[in-house]
Amino acid sequence: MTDDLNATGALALPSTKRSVPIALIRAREKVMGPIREMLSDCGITEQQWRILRVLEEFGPQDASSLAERACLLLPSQTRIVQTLLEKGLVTRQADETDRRKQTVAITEAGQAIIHDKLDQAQAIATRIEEVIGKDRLAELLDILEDFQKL
Amino acid sequence: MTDDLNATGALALPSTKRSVPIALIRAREKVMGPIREMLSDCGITEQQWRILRVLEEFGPQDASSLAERACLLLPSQTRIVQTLLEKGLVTRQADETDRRKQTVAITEAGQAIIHDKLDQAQAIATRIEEVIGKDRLAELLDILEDFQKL
DNA sequence: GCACAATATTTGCTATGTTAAATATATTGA
DNA sequence: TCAATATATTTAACATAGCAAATATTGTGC
Repeated sequence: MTDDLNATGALALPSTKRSVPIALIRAREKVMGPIREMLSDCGITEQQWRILRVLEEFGPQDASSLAERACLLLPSQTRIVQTLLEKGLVTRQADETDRRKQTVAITEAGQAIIHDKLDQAQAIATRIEEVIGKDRLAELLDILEDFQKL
Repeated sequence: MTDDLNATGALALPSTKRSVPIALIRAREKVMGPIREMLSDCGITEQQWRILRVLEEFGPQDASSLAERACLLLPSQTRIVQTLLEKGLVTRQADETDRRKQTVAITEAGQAIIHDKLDQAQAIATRIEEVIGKDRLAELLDILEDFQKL
């Protein structure tokens, strides 16, 4: 008798209060608050920041790898990269070997933004670790990784 | 010496592989896959489904309560409710006491959709529980709740 | 009872999410 | 080699996210 039943005794879905998708959105919303605030004054969005971060960490790479790492769908990324190009924060050029591929790279201006925000970003990460706890945070990331098995 | 350092010895951000925001998106993406598939054949979106679920669970309510529970921003919700109105899945009327408030309620057609999908939705929830584990899932929800303290 | 601040919701605008279709280049096999 | 297929990316179209401003209604103090 562990099934969830509603008032009429019919099988019922878990309460939205304990819904996994909603819980994930809610948590994300809270996490992103300070990050958006940090980024607002340099005029780049959360997704643009992710792209710059990934390019800085893994170096120049093709669009598919970038999208996978930055967790973006390719159509979204295409547009985001276009605006980053206009801002002069990344470059893009066709791969010499396989001209279907587009290699994206961060520019010095792009790196400058990351470095400017380094302290603030670090402070946000530290704050999360303080509130959630280092161990529980590690555990969270482990559990979240398991969702890839779905 | 627990600080993250990069190759040059400078203070560095955590790898995007262990980034909390990205991990949350990635997990959510996986969870939503089957749910979107379930909803695609009845032509309603994930957000529309959330609104119907909350209305079914908590009954008629004003826009602010609904947005809080369905985890939507009011401007987004306004538009989603409009399309739900057009589909005849919800009703909306001004509160008698306070005419600034709009009371939203689910219709029988809206309830029918939920009931039609009940088994599938239950199966998805069960699958998640199997893959993640009941205890770890409960723990995940507890940790995610703590993010509200941020 | 009225100007004024506060609350609830909606609108407008730009950016992204999501799916399907289009485009361009590579690869394969007859 | 060439047509058929597969792969990489972009476009197109519609829905939602997020922020700021506008609207409508209510509450408050004078």
